[in-house]
Amino acid sequence: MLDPAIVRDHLDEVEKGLTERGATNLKADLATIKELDTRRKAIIPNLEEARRERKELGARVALAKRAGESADDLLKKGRALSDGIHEQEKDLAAVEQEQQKLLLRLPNLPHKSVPRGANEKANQEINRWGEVTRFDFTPKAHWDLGPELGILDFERATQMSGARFAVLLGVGAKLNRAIINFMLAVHTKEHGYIEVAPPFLVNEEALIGTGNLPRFEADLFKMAGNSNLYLVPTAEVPLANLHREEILDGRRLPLSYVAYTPCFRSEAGSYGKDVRGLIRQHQFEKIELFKFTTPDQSYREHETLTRHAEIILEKLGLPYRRMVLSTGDMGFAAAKTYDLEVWLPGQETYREISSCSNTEAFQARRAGIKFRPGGVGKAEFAHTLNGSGLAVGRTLIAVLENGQQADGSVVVPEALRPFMDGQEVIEPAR
RNA sequence: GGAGGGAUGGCCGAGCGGUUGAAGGCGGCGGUCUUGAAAACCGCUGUGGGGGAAACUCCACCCUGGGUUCGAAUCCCAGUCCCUCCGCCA
Repeated sequence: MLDPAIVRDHLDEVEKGLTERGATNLKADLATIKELDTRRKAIIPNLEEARRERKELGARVALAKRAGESADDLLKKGRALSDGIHEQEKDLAAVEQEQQKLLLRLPNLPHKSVPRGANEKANQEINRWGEVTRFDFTPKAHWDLGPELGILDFERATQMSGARFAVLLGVGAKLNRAIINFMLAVHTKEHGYIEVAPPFLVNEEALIGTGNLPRFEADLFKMAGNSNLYLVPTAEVPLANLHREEILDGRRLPLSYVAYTPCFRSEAGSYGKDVRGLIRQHQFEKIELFKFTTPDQSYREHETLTRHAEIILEKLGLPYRRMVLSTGDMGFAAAKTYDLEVWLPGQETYREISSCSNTEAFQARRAGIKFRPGGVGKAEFAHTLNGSGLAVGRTLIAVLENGQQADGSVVVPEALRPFMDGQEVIEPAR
């Protein structure tokens, strides 16, 4: 959520920033937010004065009663005061609620270093790592390779769950687990993250905190019945809410967390995009990195966190490039986002495998996450960062496609072998 | 699922409907004492918002939301969460 004071005092800049990221029909909403702020500011002094009077009057009533005197006209005056107070409280609540409603639907402002542009075409490549994998045979896509190896099955998943689900079998399931364990090991032991095993169901408030609600309900799976629980679309949600409504000790920041969770997305690819294979599923798994930090170090931490995700790709020997997303391609909560794209030989293209964002105080303001600099003094909103480190299914795809050999077997990256009981090659099922 | 009990400041814990933003204790911070520390003693010590250069001052907040009342931490209603017992259960 944006600071209402920024909207009030820098309306034009806010409008410009939000327009650059593709928001439309802003003018009216922004003007309303500002107007509501003015109304709020007009109500508050009157309300507080009335409350002060009532308090004083109450003390006089108490004195009169103690002295055994009649307080009838005091009571009458008090009744009138209270009526006015109730009315003003109602007005104020309505104004604040309306303002909140509008503010919750506005995306974050882009950081000044973010390239301006309408869509993904304006994204810029920052750097590349590794040589694009070349073969002296025609490499297969994982949707052929996996089933041929007998480790990946789409048809059986369709039987029980429908489109956009997959089953991993045998060595495939084991490889999946190895990838998870490898990533968690690197992030906890080498990068200093605290491992978290969070709930996979979260309530509405948690999703408002991260920015998934109220605008993106259609992307989520909601539980049936009268519960207000949703399946997590990413571990970012439970991790961000780990310190909801808390004031953190500034001396202990940054706090770095890593979680492995399944992720559930309802509208994943309703555009007929990536209908084949494991790329876009209703259910997938992800290792998520999350940091709570201070404003002055959040961009440094953004680089660090992105680097931590890159290191996973490098250890696996997977060629990738880092992109900085343009204003038009960023997610709702992000002020700046790096995408890591891994090379997929079967598709002759780089595909997103990680997305690392600084949301600045956007989520912190929604979720009430503050910190006290130096452990004392006035609390201010923290900055939160999130990034995939990495998406498990896409990593599995990348390992299969990049490690494939002419006979259909796949070489297991060295870094994964300790997690695969030493297995070096995945052989086709016979 | 059934039956009870509870929710107060960083923590524990009091609180006849009327100077109670809230006793007391612990913890924390500062000081006295000490070569240093401990102990003892003294003082300070919640959050958010408004006004003020500042001293300071005003308002709100005792789980949440409603209600009663001139006035609610205290009374009423609803909800959430926690605890105990019973049942069920990986």
